[in-house]
Amino acid sequence: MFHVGSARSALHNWIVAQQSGGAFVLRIEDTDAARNRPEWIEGIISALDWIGIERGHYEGPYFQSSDAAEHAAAATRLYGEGRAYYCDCTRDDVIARNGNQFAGYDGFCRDRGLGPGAGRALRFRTPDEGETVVVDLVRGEPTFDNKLIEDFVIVRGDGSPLFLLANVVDDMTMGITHVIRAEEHLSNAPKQQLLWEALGSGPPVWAHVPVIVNEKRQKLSKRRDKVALEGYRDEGYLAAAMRNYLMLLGWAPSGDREIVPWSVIESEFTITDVNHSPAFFDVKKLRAFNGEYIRALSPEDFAAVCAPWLGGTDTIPAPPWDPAAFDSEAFASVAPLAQTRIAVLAEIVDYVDFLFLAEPVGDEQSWAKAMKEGAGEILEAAGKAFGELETWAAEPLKGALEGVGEERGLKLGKTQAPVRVAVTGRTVGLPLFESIEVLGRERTLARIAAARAKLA
RNA sequence: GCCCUCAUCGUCUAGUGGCCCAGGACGCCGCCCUUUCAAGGCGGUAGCACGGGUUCGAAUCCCGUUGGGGGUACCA
Repeated sequence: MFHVGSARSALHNWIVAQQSGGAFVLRIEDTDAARNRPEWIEGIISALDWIGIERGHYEGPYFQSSDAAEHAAAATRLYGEGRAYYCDCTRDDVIARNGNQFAGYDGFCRDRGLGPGAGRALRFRTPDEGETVVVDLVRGEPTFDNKLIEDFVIVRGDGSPLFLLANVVDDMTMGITHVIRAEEHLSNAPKQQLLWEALGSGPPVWAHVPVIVNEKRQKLSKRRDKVALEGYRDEGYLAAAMRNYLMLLGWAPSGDREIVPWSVIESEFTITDVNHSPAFFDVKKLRAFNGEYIRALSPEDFAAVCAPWLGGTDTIPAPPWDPAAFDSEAFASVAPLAQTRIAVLAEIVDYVDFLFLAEPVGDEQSWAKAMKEGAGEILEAAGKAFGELETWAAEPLKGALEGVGEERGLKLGKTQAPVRVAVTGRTVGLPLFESIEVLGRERTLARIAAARAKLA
């Protein structure tokens, strides 16, 4: 899946590519064909589409690392030049030699002169001295003692290449200049840099961005945390809000501002300014951002953006009402009232369902809360007052209910409660009189009558 | 264990030696507005991990401690 962490580095890559006039490629490193799942790749692509990285930047199509010939050629070359050697040790062998502890490969086969053969892995011979300095745009110059870098495997016993090798070979054949990825790869960098050098090329520009963590400050994991971008999309987070929020993890635009147009981010973002420490993915703040983005929408755009939740899609559940009962005009007249009240689009359903459901949702708690003593009498009076109205509109409706209250010395806050629950089924919702206006005389009066009957 | 790395309000951050008894945002709390709930307005809460240096002066530089994260696979 396309994790929020990698979504952020995709964004970073994209921006840096644009700033340096280069291309951005979506690459899926999957050297093991058996694990290759098309739907996984589709998920990544749809997430990138959603988040707004233009299709043209990764079409081509996406590059999947399956170019076994190139990988094998590189491995053969390394072996031929004595930069790699074959090894038939199992992990258990190494552990046994090391006093029942694994502390990296011990170099047992380094000079045994083993040739290729079934079950023999190819190991890269790392330098015995000196150090490898990874020049990194965000982290400075992490330095690794070559003695401590074990002779790592680059080709499995069955002849398939490992990520470390495949990744470097693919980078080289594609002319990759910048490797911007999550910090979890930092310890791979010296190994890969050694490979770049052994294969006769200078290393790329590295940039290891800190990981994103959960509330326990652990790296986001698929099993534990909600991490797939599509999940957020289906809840009704706006791509622009998500993009904006993701970019604020580890970085901030100039001035005391956070919600900024993408153009500002594109021009101000500097990879070298990215923070060095892991950032917590705070859904509460994301929600707040999303609410702001929603409120900034024009009425037309807001209605358009709500559509999937009003009708359902492959991944978004259908609303509880009969599709035939949906009335887009009624929705449009009430939508602006809902716009300031929702933080994620999925919440739109509960605000407008009373308009399309045959009868209001039966929410027991709301009923119990509003239908206290006196409620029946208020409903009766309200039904009567509403029924006598000549023009069915919010203002007169409000006046009518105020009249009901005055007779009993009750404020609107009190009298509206039972009416609201009778009509919408809920104790909270859109402004009552506007809602009633749109619902219409007939249905409103019927619902009030039904509530009275239930009360009696 | 070993290697790498990080450290400003609860959270995301601004801050690159004096402009900082530390600014913004989210959250939380209070008030105003108000037909519910929001939105909006106003105000408040809370932080430079600790200990040593360097300096006239340190959140900013150095060392150490503590704490966190990542890695340590014939995974990617």
